[in-house]
Amino acid sequence: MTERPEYVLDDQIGYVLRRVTQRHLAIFTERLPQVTSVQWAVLARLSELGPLSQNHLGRMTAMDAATIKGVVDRLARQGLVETAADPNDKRRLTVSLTGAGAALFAEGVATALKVSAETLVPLTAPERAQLLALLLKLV
Amino acid sequence: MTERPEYVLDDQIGYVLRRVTQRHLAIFTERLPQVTSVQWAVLARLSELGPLSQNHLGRMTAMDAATIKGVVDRLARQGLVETAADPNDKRRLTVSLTGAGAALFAEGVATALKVSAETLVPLTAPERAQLLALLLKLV
DNA sequence: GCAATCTCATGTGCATACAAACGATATGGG
DNA sequence: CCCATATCGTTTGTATGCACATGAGATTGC
Repeated sequence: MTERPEYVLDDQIGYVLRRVTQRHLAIFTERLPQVTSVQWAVLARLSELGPLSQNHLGRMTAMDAATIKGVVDRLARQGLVETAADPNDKRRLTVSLTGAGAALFAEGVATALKVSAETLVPLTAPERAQLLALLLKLV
Repeated sequence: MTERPEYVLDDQIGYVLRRVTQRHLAIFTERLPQVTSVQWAVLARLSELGPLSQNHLGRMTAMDAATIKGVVDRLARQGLVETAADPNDKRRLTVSLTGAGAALFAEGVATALKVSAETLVPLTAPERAQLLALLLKLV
């Protein structure tokens, strides 16, 4: 007498993650329309760590080699990053922030923090901390 | 004396959501390679609600009109759903599960539930419930 | 010192995602 | 009845995101 398993889509973690991400990205796009959230992550990492090889930058921002290439290309087209050959390793392409990229990041930090806050606004402060802690266990 | 705001990318909700989603999708793809997680959501909704117009189906699965069209096209190409003109409203395209689609959903439900469980495996049972509850407040 | 192996960047193909514009069709108000 | 408005499906353009393949270059083991 096996019960047929009930599948409630709205309670599946994957579906919920997708919808929460959609809401977050809508907030991000409205508040920081100059760059995408992925591009912003790249600017943040370069600002934090300085110049990195393209693949390393991808690993530090959770993107595979194909994805980070496109993101860097689009950031370079906007003049926010620049690339240079690595003299020590001819395979490597070093990516660094331009002045414009550094300036955009500096100006945008407060707004980006507001984006995170606005995403979490339905939660109380302890709930926000708890959510972050739980999500970080799932990475 | 304004403190420069500290921006820790790894603690931003958007970045964490993206990484958790990546891990979840990797698990999904490994366990249910026949369809994508988005396609699975469509099968689940059609199984739950029966035939729906394409745009309505999109709204019920959190996809805009352009996105749901592509998903339905690819599911139809695999013979998992079929489309038919609505006699009452010539604008509408009714999407329904085929026998193969219904069968795939029925066979896959247990696996899909395992995907959700495996995604949440680093958490205890109360933590899982709490995470879901918190995320649902953010939709 | 050199061959097997690895890494890096690149390219292609496929699958979401969303904005914007479009033509066809419904519908409601006057 | 007719017009303004809304909805539906479609297309195009841009941006992730991953799998897979490839060629150039680095590294390691023996």
